Amino acid sequence: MGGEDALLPVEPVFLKSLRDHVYSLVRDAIVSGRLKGGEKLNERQLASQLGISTTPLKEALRVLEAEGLVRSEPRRGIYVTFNAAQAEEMMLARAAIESMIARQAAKRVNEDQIARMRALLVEMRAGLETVDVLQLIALNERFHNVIHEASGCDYLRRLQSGQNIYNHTARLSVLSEERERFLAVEEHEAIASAIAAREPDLAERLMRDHVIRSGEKHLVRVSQAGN
Amino acid sequence: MGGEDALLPVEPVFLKSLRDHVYSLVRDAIVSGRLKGGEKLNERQLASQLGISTTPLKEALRVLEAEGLVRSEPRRGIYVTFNAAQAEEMMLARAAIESMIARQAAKRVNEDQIARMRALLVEMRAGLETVDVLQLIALNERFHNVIHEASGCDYLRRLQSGQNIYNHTARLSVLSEERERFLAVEEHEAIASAIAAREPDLAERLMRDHVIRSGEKHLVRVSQAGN
DNA sequence: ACCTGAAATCTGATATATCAAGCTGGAAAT
DNA sequence: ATTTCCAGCTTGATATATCAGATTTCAGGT
Repeated sequence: MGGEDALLPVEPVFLKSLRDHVYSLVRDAIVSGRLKGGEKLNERQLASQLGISTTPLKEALRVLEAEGLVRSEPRRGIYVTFNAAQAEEMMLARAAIESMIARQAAKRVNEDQIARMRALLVEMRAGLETVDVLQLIALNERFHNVIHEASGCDYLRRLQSGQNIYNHTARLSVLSEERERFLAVEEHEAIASAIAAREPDLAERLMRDHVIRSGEKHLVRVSQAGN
Repeated sequence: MGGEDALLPVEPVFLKSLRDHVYSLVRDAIVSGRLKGGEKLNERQLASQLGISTTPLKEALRVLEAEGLVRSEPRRGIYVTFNAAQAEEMMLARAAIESMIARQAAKRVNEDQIARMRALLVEMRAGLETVDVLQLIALNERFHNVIHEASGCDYLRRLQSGQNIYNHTARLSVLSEERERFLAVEEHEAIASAIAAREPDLAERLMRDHVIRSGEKHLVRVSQAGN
């Protein structure tokens, strides 16, 4: 590739384009705190460290700027703009969007989707006892996916996914608490009931409260970890 | 600049970077309907039409992709993904985020900000009678800005601004209706009262309903215009 | 006519070169 | 010693060249 040695954690696997690879890499470095807020990024240096040219890096940085994780001052430089306050706001954004999705889902859900939500809730209840956290995470995701599908809101879904800042490890850490697992299932059951009853206002409120409550849990976790 | 003639509507003014200029240009072309949904974009052709190289264009397209206005299929091409359904979802996104901002504002607003909201409302009432639509638009923006400031949510504010698809002309068109002007002021007064009373739930609901109602108005306008 | 596949071509992805704005350090003036 | 200012350097912005995947075209076979 370039003239320099690639310093990537792993050799740049060509699973996807370089720019997407780099985007994920830098984004994760920012939200996980390895790149601190306020830090300046040098395009050439970073590119050569990654063993790539500046072109795909610039594109990745543009996307991160659009997401509000870095800020570019023309002819000056690129600075990481991410801190605890923004992490909290991203959680609030997720709550706002996810609850709007739940609202739409309550208007448009069909019987098949209701059945699938209920089936997933039964599995979650079972998962509570076997304490299979990995399975619970997967079930949670599938549950939210059914709601997303019911809402028919592709754009909101996409916008929502951009507000995620917690990786698998963080999720695992939070759901390792007995009480959190229990609460999550309870809240999911209430949300499913509201959607099944076609009550948009209730579904929206329950979803918002759920995302904010569990989000706060994540926030204190990572601030405690301090990485 | 490039070897070709610049085909930009106006010669590329260097008010800001080319990529920002091009970004605005292409974004406006998409949301205004000059670039139809599904249409394929050829990077080189578009770049030469604009009289620029592909580098800043690629960056602009990356941002548009992050916003969900175009979709890039690796090694295949870039396609415009925007239609009436997405326009409606962007309006819903704006409602979701703006109402979350109003919620936060109701928690954090101070007396000075309340006073400024009320002063603006008085001006709006006056503007109703003089039918100065331009001034009303400006006042509306300032009113929302006070709420944004009261919320203290910079990230949400930024995210919100990304959901705007209506230009000045569209706003002017909607507020040219007598009834719409009246409704808007009424709703703004209710929202201000809820925030001043520190009632987050009420403020959120009123703001959501306001954005959705006036948003639907915009949507039918542009679909009627069909440009 | 229809299928097959390899060459030609198109085009996005990546790399490299060039341009110009902003920073820095030190020399010169006060 | 302090300030000013210009030269050189740094670095983001832009342009251009190269690479490689995907599509198209068309010759050759059935």
